[in-house]
Formats: sequence, structure tokens, C-alpha cells
Amino acid sequence: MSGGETTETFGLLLHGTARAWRQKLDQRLKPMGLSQAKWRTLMHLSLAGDALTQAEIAARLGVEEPSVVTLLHRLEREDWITRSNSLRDRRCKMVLLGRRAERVIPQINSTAETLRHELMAGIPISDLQTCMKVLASIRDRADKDDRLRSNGEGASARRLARHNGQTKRGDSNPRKGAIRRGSK
Amino acid sequence: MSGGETTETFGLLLHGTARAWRQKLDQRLKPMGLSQAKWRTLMHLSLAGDALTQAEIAARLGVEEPSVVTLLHRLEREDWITRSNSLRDRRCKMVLLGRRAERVIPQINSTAETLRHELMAGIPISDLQTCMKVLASIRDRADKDDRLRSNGEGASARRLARHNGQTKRGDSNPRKGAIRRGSK
DNA sequence: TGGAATTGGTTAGCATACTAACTAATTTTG
DNA sequence: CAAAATTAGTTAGTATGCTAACCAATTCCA
Repeated sequence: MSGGETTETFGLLLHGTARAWRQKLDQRLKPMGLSQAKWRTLMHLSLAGDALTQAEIAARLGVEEPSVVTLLHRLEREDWITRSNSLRDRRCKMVLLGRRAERVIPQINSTAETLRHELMAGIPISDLQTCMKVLASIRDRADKDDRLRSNGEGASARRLARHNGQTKRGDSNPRKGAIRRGSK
Repeated sequence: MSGGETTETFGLLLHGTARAWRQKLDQRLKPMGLSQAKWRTLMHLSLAGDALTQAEIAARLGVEEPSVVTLLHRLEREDWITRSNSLRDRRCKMVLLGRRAERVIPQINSTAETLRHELMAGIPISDLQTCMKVLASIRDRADKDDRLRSNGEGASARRLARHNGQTKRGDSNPRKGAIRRGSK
């Protein structure tokens, strides 16, 4: 390996940075009773402006559905959201922001935004853009499933559930995999 | 704020990339019975070339000591490592690689390295360097403790200066972060 | 139309990481 | 030296995420 030094530490750096960011944000959101995972959920609900199904939330958060289940349980237990059965599709549960959440959402958004700016202050925009380009490129590659080529028999049907669904609820966000922002 | 678009997605991108990388690596290490966390532990032990204490491992991995406890338990249970009491300091336990680990370490290192190269292939070195510079800068800022930073000398940043309520029994303060890569 | 496939959600079990609080051993200090 | 502080490791409880396996409702299609 030639560029050893550079490539050696990249993964470490990437993970360390993500973890440090998350911990810092958690630390600041804690006094409000929140964490990054919870805040992100509320934020997406707020952005949607409407009730979402759990599957939609999973897709937007980029996590699997079972992870969303417990996350929403915690949020419900703490009174940030409410869940109700959909009338149109009895499989679905619609998730709604509670009043408590609506009251503090601006506050938590601003906390997150303040942190973002603190962490990125003084870094040239062009450097940030380069960095984002690199990250996006790496992420897209890592997101791809290896076994698209050379499958055959060994390709033990892993996940890849790729539900290509329309949510016949006018919400329509052509979501593919639970975790895929692909589709570009 | 105006830079909104850029800053808005940076955190998302950062976390998504780190997660995608980790999952991809886990997926490839799985057939060997490993995961990223376990592999990193073995790798650091291998690099050290000598037995390490749990505290040293925690510091190198960048995680807290209690996290290391269960991690090492799993590694020991699966026969990757052995732990023994230190003769010099009866508080310490020395952690050693087992034969099983020594046999497969080159293999897992090469798996990780292959992935690194795959994920970063085709990205200009200069872009990578810019990216790393940005990440390091963000991480260092996020790693710092917001609150009182009294040491003018740094050395080992001790975050966590909060209220150390003492327990009725004359005893310790809450464990402070063992997480520091003093490098640079 | 009626079974097969798909989709939404859940539970169970595990992995990874955290903080708080504890024990035991060692080092520092008054 | 004895009390105090620090250090190494642990346990307990929680948060966050995953996969596998499973219902129940809906949709597809022969």
C-alpha cells in the first residue's frame, strides 16, 4: 500500500468525528430531555408537517424499522409524540407530534444548529464542500450491496427488502430500501 | 442563517457515512466471526505487540472503560484473547492475544484495508486530505469540554468537570473520560 | 376469486456504547 | 505513617442500533 498513512487513519477519523459530534449534541440536548436520535425523529416529523408512518420515519432517519419501534416507544412514553391507527390502512400507525414537542422544537433545532456552526466555524466553505463530496462518495459506495455481481447460489438472500412503495396516502415519497437515500 | 443548505446536511452526511462504513465492514468481517469493534481491539493489541491493560485498550479504542469490559468478555468467551492479573499491580489485568487471533489478524487487517481502498478509490488524494483536515478540526472541537477549561497546558484534556457529588463513603468522583487520542 | 407475495409493525435476542456508582489496590500528602 | 485521593476494573441500568422471525393487513395475479 502506498498511501498508507492517509488511508490508515481515515476510518478512525471518520468514526471518531461522528462519535464526538453525536456526544456533544447529546450532551447539550440532555437538559431538554432529548438525545440526537430523538431530536432527529422529532425534526423529521416537524419537517413533514403531517403525520408519518413508522416506515416513513425509518426511511427518513435511515435506520431499520425495529429500531424505530423502540425509539418511538420511548418518545411516546415521554409524551413527545402520539401514535394512532390509520383509518385507511389498518396496518399503519400514524405518528404525530405532541404539543410538548411542538413547543420545544425550535429550541432544539437551534441548539443543533448552534453546535453545527460552532464545530464548523472558520473552516473554508470550499473545504467543507470538498469534504461533503468525499463523504457522500464514500457513503454511496458503502451503501451499495456487494453481492450485486457474482451472485448465483451463494447469494444468501440477505436483507435487501427494497420495498418500493407508494404510500397511498398522498404522502408519496418514493422510498426504496429502509435505508437508502439512493435514487439519484 | 444563510449557509443553511451546506451546514444543514453535514451532520447527517457525517453520521450516515460512518454508519455505512461500519456496517459494510461488519458485514465482511462477519464470516470470520468478528465485527468492527472486536477487530479494532485485536488490531490494537497486535500493534502494541505486548499485553495491554484494559485502560490502555479503552484509551486506544477511544471508548470508556465499562464498554471495554463487555467487549473483552465477548472476545474472551470466543477465545480471541486471554486476561490475567498483573503481577506488579494487582489492580490491573493484562490482556493478551490468543493464538486464534494471531492466526487471522493478517486476514482481517487485509479485509479492512481492502474495504478502505474500495471506498476511497478514485477520490483525489488532495480531496481526501482536505476532508481529513476538516474532520480532524471538527472532531477536536467537539472533543473539547464546553465548560470550564482551566488547564493552560492541555496535555490530556479532561472533559467532565461537572458537579462531582461525592458519595457518602469517602470515595471517588464520577469516572472521567478515558477517551483521548493525544496524538498530534 | 382465492391463494401468494408484499408491506407495516412487532417481539426477541444480541452488539455496542454510555453514565453512575461501587470495590479493591496503589499513590499522594499532611 | 494514616487519611485522602487516584486508578483499574466491575456491575447495573439505559440508549441506540441490528437481524431474524413472526403476525396481520393489503395488494397482485393466475
